[in-house]
Amino acid sequence: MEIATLVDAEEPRIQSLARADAILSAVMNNREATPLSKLTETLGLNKTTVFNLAESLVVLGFLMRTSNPKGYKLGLRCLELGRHVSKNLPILELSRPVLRELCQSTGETVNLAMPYFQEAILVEALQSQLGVRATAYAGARSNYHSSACGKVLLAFFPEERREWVLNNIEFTKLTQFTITDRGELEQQLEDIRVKGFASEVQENELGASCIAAPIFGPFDEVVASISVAGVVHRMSPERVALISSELTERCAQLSRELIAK
Amino acid sequence: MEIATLVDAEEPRIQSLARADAILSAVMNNREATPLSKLTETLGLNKTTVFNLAESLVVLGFLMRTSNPKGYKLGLRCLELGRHVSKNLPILELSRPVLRELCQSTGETVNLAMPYFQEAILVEALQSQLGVRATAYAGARSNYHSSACGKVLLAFFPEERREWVLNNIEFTKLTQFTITDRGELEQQLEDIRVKGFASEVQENELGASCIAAPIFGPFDEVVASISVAGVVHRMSPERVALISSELTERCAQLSRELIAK
DNA sequence: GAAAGCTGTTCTATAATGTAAAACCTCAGC
DNA sequence: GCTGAGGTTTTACATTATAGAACAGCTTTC
Repeated sequence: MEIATLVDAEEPRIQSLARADAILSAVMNNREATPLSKLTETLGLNKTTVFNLAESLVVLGFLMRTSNPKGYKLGLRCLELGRHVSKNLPILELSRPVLRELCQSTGETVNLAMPYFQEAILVEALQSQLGVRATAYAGARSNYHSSACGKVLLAFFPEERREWVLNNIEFTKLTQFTITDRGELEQQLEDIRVKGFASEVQENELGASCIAAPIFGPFDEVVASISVAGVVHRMSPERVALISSELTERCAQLSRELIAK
Repeated sequence: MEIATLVDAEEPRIQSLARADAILSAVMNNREATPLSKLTETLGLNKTTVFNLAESLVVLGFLMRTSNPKGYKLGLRCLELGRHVSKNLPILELSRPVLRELCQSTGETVNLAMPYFQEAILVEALQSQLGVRATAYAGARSNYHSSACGKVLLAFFPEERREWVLNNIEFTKLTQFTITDRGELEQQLEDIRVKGFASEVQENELGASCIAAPIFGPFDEVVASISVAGVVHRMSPERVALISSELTERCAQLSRELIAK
């Protein structure tokens, strides 16, 4: 997977912000600390330009400088802002207890996803082994065409938005089961709208199977989806039926609470 | 508390980034969605300028637009970046299990703090009631002069940095017990260096008492501190002695692991 | 052990970018 | 249907970000 070059709807009006954001992405996509040279290379900009931007980001706390492998890392300001978001998202706050219960009752991994440009983002991810705990997936992005939580969101988007996503989707083949045909996907979306939930078997990751249901906001728009993911052989049709009914139930309840709020 | 006007060491080289950051701070400091008018007011800039910056931040995902009370909120990009930081901070990853154990063994609130400009930031915060769970404090900032975790960090900073912080400290009086005199604070810091840990009784919050120990990095610099905070009447001298010895022990062990890594 | 090369940093001139004023639009309140 | 407050677009200008060149510090190479 390459550096995420988001083909955004609009270009940001302020160039420097777009560039600063690109720097943050580049730093994020590097496991090791990112040296200036690598940054200039990936951004394709002048050394000085990148240097000025990066140093500003350091002063503001979005980046930190590391000395051992000399370079930049994400800074604590990102943490501060991120924590603030997770504390102030009503959906997250509301659904957290539900996620925990689902995680305990099913014993599987439970995710909360929200729409985010041309992907979904896993806003929260809980795993049940050794008590309920957060997994590495939290904060990660998830495809609209291959993941159950992505597909539900897409299915219930208003026409226009769905069209836009479908037009821009890349249909990356993650496993041999990944849907790579737009027609097939659209058919599935129709099916999802009828059933009220989405499922997926090894389309996103080999060995994993996933069920997801939508959560609606005050204007009847999908605002999030919850998914339960498990090892494929544990997901018998009966169990899928069981989980999906609990899941849709819970999500419907959350939708009601969201609207009330 | 006013909008955090960080008196930074250096000004960022890129004006728009500083301004964008100020917008994020302003949005963060508002409980409700922040309308453009309020942003222009707090930043003291032209409407258009703020508008262009804010809209760029929306396109990039740092802000979201809300419709009901019309305005801006922090966006999911912050979450994405924040999650990435918490996954890739070696100290955090290393100390997470220790924090959990401390939380269970003491039954009190446990925090991990890191230096962050002229304050410390609570990178992780666990609370023990009803099982170990994250508290609202995570991501919050903590004063160098009033909190135990802040004071340990300050005490073990290299001379120069400590001087700098002390010169810029504001000595906000949070309770009647808060230290507001530089000389007194410096004396305490000396004491902390001798004992190897810091404690604080109702200096930061009425009714709360706190003990904190430092964690050192590969170059013998303080990189973080762990604190145990509890209701003041539960913190007898004997218990403080007990907790502080466990705490310093654990922190020393973490320092060793950090150096080895 | 000197020279070459690589990365990061400072300086400076230029023009492109971000800026703010004014005009314009949209909607709520009266 | 008018008035006014917020929000948005347009436009002209000058400040600001930009990139080139020159410099510094460090490692590599012969």
